[in-house]
Amino acid sequence: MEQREISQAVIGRLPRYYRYLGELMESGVERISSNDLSKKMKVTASQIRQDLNNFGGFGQQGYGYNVKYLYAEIGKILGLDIAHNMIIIGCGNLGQALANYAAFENRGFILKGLFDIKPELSGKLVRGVEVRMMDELKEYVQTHDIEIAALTIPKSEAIKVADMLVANGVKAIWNFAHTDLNLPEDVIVENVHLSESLMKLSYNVSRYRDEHVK
Amino acid sequence: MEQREISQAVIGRLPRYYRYLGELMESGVERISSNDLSKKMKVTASQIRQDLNNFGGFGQQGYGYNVKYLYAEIGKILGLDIAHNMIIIGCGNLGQALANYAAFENRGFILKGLFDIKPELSGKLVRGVEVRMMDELKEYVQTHDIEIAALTIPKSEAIKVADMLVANGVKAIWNFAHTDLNLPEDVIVENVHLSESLMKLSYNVSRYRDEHVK
DNA sequence: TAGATTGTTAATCGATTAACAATC
DNA sequence: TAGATTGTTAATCGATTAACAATC
Repeated sequence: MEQREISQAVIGRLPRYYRYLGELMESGVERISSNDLSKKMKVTASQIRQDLNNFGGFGQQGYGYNVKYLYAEIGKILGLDIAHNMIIIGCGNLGQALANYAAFENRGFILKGLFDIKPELSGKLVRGVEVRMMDELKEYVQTHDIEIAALTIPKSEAIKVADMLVANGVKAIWNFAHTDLNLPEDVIVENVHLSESLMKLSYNVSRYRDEHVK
Repeated sequence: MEQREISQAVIGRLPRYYRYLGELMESGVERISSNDLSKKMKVTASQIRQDLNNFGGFGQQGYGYNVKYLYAEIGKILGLDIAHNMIIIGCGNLGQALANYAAFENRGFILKGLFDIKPELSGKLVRGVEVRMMDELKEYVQTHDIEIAALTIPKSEAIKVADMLVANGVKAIWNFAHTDLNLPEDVIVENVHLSESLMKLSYNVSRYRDEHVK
């Protein structure tokens, strides 16, 4: 549409704004200026205003932003006001950790199914959802309008499972496997590469250590 | 030192280079040009060369890069060749998932301790490491030369635990709690905010859905 | 009305890409 | 030597910050 493309740098900051606004709301704060928020969040006020104005004018000159309103609006921008059917593939510790993440339902993510290969997990309930076996996955996805699949399985499995999911209608993959997925352009992939995160940390402590030894 | 500051954008790409080079090594590839690597990784050859040349010249004109050598060098840059003592605070599913991540030891991260508040977990072994109670944490950190602490505990606890850890010598926090930690400048914090990751995904699927409905 | 603070344009800064001379 | 490909400088692009007129 007319809406120009918004950079992923901006999108990446929205959840953090959302979190801070949620906390302000809980503390009963009614309004906040970009300047006050910038101090709390350690970003520039300019950036906050620029980011928000990608989506519309949510503030008022001389007043600032209404916390409750802005929180709700950012929620809408992020799509948290609509239901997203989700499944988790892989019920190891990581898969179960995601399943147990309570805030999911509040934010429109509806856990519809859990899948694993291990027969001993079959029928087990995690957060009220029964674990199914992988051979049921294809048919399940075809018939249950699943939008998002979280992949918490080894990389050796991840690529072919992702291909199958996408071929059967899944629109987005939350990928925890240590590999890249080469999927069609219109499929959304959000990678969480924990090992890469730890290596970044490792780089930074190691550099720091170097500097202080010398 | 003389070394100018390297941007976090560059650091953030190193682990991915490392991963691809590791895979090439496993497939027995001996050398690769920035151009061939760029095609595999879907980045520009220019970026690869620029990134690497922040740290030195690892290639050879007319030849390219020796895979094994470059892999090792990036490993050193990332600090994967030195031991990092690590503990995990919080032995829920997420903490246990991290503990079980096998590649840790290969890459210099040595899991020294696991901590939780739940008495029923006391003494439990996870990957051969015994779960200790939180009241032992402070003394343990003081006496075991712990460099990195992974925080997989609720945000209500995370802030004060992080402060305590840092006050007792921990240099880096791998933070999985849904909050920012305001720690001294010289402490390295690497955040993994899963809920924010999922919201980014949510934004992208929602936008896509919009575009295709209209 | 005066003061505050937004929305938005312009200036700056940094990161990415392109180009090419150096050299294996 | 000729061809290939790096290392590095220069050009471009995009993102961040600063500034300020508009307006509540």
